Amino acid sequence: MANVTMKDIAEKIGVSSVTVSKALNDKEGVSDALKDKIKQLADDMGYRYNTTAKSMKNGLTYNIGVVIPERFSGGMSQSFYFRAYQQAARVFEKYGYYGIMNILTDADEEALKLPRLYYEKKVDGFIFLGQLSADYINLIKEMDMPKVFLDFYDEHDEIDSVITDNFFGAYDLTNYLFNKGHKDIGFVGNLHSTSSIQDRYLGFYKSLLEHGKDLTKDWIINDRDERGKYVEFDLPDALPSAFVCNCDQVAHAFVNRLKQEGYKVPEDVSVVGFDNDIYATITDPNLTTVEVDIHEMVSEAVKIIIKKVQGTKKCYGRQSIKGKIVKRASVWDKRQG
Amino acid sequence: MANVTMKDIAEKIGVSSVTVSKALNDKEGVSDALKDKIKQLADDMGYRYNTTAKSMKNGLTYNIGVVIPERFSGGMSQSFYFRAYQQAARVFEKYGYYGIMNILTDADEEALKLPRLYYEKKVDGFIFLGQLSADYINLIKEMDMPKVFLDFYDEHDEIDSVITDNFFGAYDLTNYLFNKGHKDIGFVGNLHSTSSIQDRYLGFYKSLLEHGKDLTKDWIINDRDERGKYVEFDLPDALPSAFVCNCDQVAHAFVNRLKQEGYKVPEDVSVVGFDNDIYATITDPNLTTVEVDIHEMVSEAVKIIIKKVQGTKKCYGRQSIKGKIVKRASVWDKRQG
DNA sequence: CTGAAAGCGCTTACAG
DNA sequence: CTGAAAGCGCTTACAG
Repeated sequence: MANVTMKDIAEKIGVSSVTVSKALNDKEGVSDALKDKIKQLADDMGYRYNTTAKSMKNGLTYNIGVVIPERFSGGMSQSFYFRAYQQAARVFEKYGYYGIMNILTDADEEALKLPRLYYEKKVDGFIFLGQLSADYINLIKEMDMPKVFLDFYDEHDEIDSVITDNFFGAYDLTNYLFNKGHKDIGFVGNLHSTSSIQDRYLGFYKSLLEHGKDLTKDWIINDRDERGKYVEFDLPDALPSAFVCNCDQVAHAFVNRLKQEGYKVPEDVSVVGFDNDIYATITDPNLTTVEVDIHEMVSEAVKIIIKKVQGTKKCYGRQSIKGKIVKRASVWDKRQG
Repeated sequence: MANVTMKDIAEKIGVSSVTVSKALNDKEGVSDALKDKIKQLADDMGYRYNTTAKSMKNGLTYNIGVVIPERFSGGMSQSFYFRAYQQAARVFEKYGYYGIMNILTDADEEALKLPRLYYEKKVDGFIFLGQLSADYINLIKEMDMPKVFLDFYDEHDEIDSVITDNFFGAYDLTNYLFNKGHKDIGFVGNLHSTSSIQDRYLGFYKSLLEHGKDLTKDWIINDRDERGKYVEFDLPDALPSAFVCNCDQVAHAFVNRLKQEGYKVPEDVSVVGFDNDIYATITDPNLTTVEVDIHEMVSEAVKIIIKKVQGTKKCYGRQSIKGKIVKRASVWDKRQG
C-alpha cells in the first residue's frame, strides 16, 4: 500500500512499465483490452501518478509562481488580491497547472532578492501581482523565465502585462460627471504613487481638457505619502462640485471627511471612486465607481503565462481590460437640481 | 546559460558531481577551499538548485496543499481566509515549504472527489481550511497522508485540528453582557449550520446557565438556512436587552434590521458579534466582538502539519486558540443607564 | 578529502 | 502491439 509505482503494476500483470506508462497516459501502442486491465489494476492498487518524475524528465514543474508584494497583502486592498489569486487558481486548474503564492517581503524587494521559488526551480513562470519598485522590475527583466505583470506595467513595455483600463475608466467616469452637469471637478490621489493612480489621473485630466477645463492645483488632493501610507486630506476653502477619487477606499474616507466638515454628499459635493470593492457599498451614500473586471484580467494573465511557459516567443505587450461604470447615489444630477 | 547542472560545474572544475553536491549543501568531506571555489563558480554560472531532483530521491515535494471549500472563498468571509492563507504562506516559508491553494468546488465536495493535488502527488500533506461536509471528512480520513483541519474539527476527533476557542469566546462575551447589567440575552445564528456556530451557541448557553437563566426559544433567532444562505430574521414582539450574534457580518445585518424596526442600538438592544472583521467597524455603532487570533491559529496548524510530514506519528488532537474581547460601542451599560 | 555506482519513477526514442 | 535501454539531476551509501 505504501507507494505504488508503474513498475509494481507492471510486475503484477507481467508486462513492462513502458506499457503501463502508455496505458495510463492513453498513448498508442497498447491494446484496448490491456489498457483497461492496467487502468483497473492501477485503481485497485491505489496508484497515484508521480508528477515529480514527469517533471524530472521534461523539466517542467507545472507550477506558476504568483508573487504579491507584502504591502498589498495586508490592509484593506486584500479583497482584490484574494479574489485575483483565487480566480488565478481556478484558471490554472483548467490548464493542469498550479499556482504557488509567494508574498514578496518589503525587505526582499528592497534588497533585490528574487523569490525563493526561482532559485529552487519550483515554477515554470511567474505572475507578478501588484506594483513593484523600478529597481525590482529591472531585476526581474534579467531573470530568464516567462513572466507576466498583473495590475501594473513596466514603463518600457518590455514585459507582457495585463492591467485594468485605468485611463479610460477614469476618463469615462469624469465624462459621466460632466454629463450630469458638473463643471468643476477635482481629483483625490497621489500622482506619483503607482502607475494605476497616475493613469486614472490622466484619464480624468483628458476629460477635463476635452471639456475646455484647466487643472486647478487646489483641487488635486493628496491621499498618501510616497510609501503608500494614507495621510490627512488637505481641503481648500472652496471646493468643486465633484471629485474623482483614485479608489473606493479613499473615496470612503473622503466622503466621511467632507461630511465631518459639514458638506452634504452628494448635494454639495459629488464623489466617485474606482474598483467597486466593499468600500463602495459601505459608504453612505453608496459610491458610483468603476468595476474592475478581475476575472477577465486574471484569465488573460494566466492564459498568457501558460502560452509562454509552453514555449511561445510571442510578445503580448500591454493588455488593457475594460471595466464598467456602476452608478449609485454618490453623484448629484445638477441638471435637475 | 540554458540549464546549469551540478555536473556542468563539476566538469568545469574537474571534480565529480558528488563533490559539487556536497559543497553546495555544506556537507562534510570537501575541503573549505574547494567548497568556496565551487560555490563561487555556481554563482557565476547562474546555477539554480533543482528541487525536483531532490524530490525524486527522497519522495518529498516540500509542498503542502491548503484546501479551501469554494463556498468560503466567495462572499464576505474572504478576508479571514485570505489572511489565513497568507499567514500560512509566511510560516511555510520559514520551514522551507510552500503552500499550494486548492479551491474545493462544491461539485467536487458533493461528488467526494479528493483534490487533484493528491492524485498527482504534488504535496506532502494537507491543511483543510473551513468546514467540510461529514461525508467528505470521512473520505479524507481514508486518505493516507498527513492532514490538519483548520478552523473546524471532526466530531470524532480523529484528525488533528486547530480551532478558535468558540466556546469560551462566546462564554466570555456573554458573561461580559451580564456584567454590564443585562438580564435577558438572546442568540442569533443557525444552531445546526457549522460546529463553530454551535460551539459559540453552547458557550452562550453555559453563561446563561451559570447566571440562573433558561433558554427562551423566541430569542434564538435563525440567520441562515441549511445550505448557509442568509434568511430574513424572524423578530418576536418582545426582545431581550442584548443579543449575541454568531459573527460580525450577521451582527451587522441584525443591527440594521433592529434600527429599521425602530429600536435604538445599543440603548434599546445591545448587540455583540464574533470575529472582529470589517463588519465590526462598519456597523454603527461599532461592534463589541471577539477577535480571532488568526496568526496563532495558522502558525500552530502549519507547525503541526510540518511535524507530521517529517514523520511524527504523534497525535495533536484539537487545539483551541483563545481570542480576545474587543470592546466597542454596541453594548449599553445598564448599571448606569 | 574525493568519486564510481546505483537509484528515485517516469518517458522517449528505438528496435523487434 | 510490446519492451530494453538510456536519461532527467540529484543524493546516498560505500570504497578508496
